[in-house]
Amino acid sequence: MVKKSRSSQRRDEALSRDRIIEASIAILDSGGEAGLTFRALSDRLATGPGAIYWHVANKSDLLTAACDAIVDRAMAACVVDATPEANIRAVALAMFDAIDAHPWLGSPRISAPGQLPMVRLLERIGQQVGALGVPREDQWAIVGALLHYILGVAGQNAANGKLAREQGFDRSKFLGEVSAAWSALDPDAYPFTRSVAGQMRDHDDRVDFVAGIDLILGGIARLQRR
Amino acid sequence: MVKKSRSSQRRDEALSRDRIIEASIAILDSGGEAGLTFRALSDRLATGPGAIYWHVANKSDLLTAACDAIVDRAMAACVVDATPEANIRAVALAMFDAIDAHPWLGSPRISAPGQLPMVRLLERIGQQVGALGVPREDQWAIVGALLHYILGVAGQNAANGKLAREQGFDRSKFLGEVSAAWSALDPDAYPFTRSVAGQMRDHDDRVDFVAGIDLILGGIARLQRR
DNA sequence: CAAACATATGGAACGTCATTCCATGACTTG
DNA sequence: CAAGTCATGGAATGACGTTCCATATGTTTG
Repeated sequence: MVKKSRSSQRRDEALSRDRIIEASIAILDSGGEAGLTFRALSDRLATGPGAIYWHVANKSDLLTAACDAIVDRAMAACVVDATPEANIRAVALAMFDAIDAHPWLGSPRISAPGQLPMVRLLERIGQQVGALGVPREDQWAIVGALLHYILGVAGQNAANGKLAREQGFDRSKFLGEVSAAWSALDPDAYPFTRSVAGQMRDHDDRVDFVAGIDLILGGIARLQRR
Repeated sequence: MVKKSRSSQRRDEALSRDRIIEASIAILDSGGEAGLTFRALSDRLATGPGAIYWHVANKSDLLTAACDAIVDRAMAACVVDATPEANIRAVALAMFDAIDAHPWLGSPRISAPGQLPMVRLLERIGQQVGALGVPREDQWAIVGALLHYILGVAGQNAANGKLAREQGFDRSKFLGEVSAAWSALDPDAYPFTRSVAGQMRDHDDRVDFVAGIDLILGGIARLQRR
């Protein structure tokens, strides 16, 4: 009991960028993007806001770092030793599962170009598209399409999660609400939306996600046959 | 000069939801999402924050309404009287151009499910996919893929615009910076990213966007041939 | 071993934001 | 013209990101 006569300084377990990012991820998972505040972070880490700023430039930096930590793990955990098509599917699904587990990934942060999270994904997909035998000049557009699609799903998931949280609904109740609202639309102006209202309630996000990836892969295969 | 002895009440040009939304769009266009504050809006409309809340529920409502106004105009301006494929391309391009003109559209607001902006787009694309002769049970997944892709591009554009604004760069200087950063990456870890650094600088967003749409359309055509 | 310096820490303070509250005034209805 | 509703806008509130600073610990130097 000789330590800490005053209050602060050289804590039992030192503050570090990694510990701050871990704590941020935990807060983001439980409270969404809105839940992550420097005050909540201070409390959880038993320190003051000032101390956090020693390790992290600002909130934007913190969010990007949290996204990057998740993307990095997802990419590391996903083995790619099959056909290029299967590998692309595996990488995309790894991202989908990461997004599903951490909906806040869909925040604009992950899309920040030139930043680590995006680049990790770009590289991983780019390598597989290269392995597919796509001509060099077509690779950019194809990788871009895959990337945009994946990030679009991420954004959608984030929006869903945010709205559901705001309204205090769980996922199934939320989907039910949307489905009901769609069913009540004007039949003349919104025939299609009404016709898919049921599928909105019952669909499986993950299955639909792979279907989209396969659609793009099919488009690539079609290009190559010419 | 008989009017307005005091200060307020029944302004020359009455406040209205539409006028508020128009002003919001103007502010968003010039200052991005961060620029839209109730203070800025009050100033522009020569009123106080309280008056705005009489017409608008909160900021989220305001952003959704602004997105919806743009999406509505874009959908209305886009004629669809050609083949379904051409129509899908036209709708997608109309959205691309709207996003390009108003990068803040990429904000999570537009993705809010069940809300008007999304539904308008869903309906428009869904009708064309139906006209394409896609079996009813496949329509949902295909429309979802197109939607996710388009919204992914929107999010990317928003992220680009935001980052460029934060750093005070214009678009070309910004792309140059990213391209340079990518060229400086470790050749062993990031071969693909390095190889496309040049294309990153010189590419045409709009051309790449249609290429992605065509890829998905190709995937659909491939499905149907079976 | 003692200064001197860089490294961390955390509480207090600042300015800005979305939002709420309320006193007030102007139209509308009877 | 009185009563009631619709609008208005300024002031107050509380939370947030961020900055500042007094302070304490390690580490290097003489």
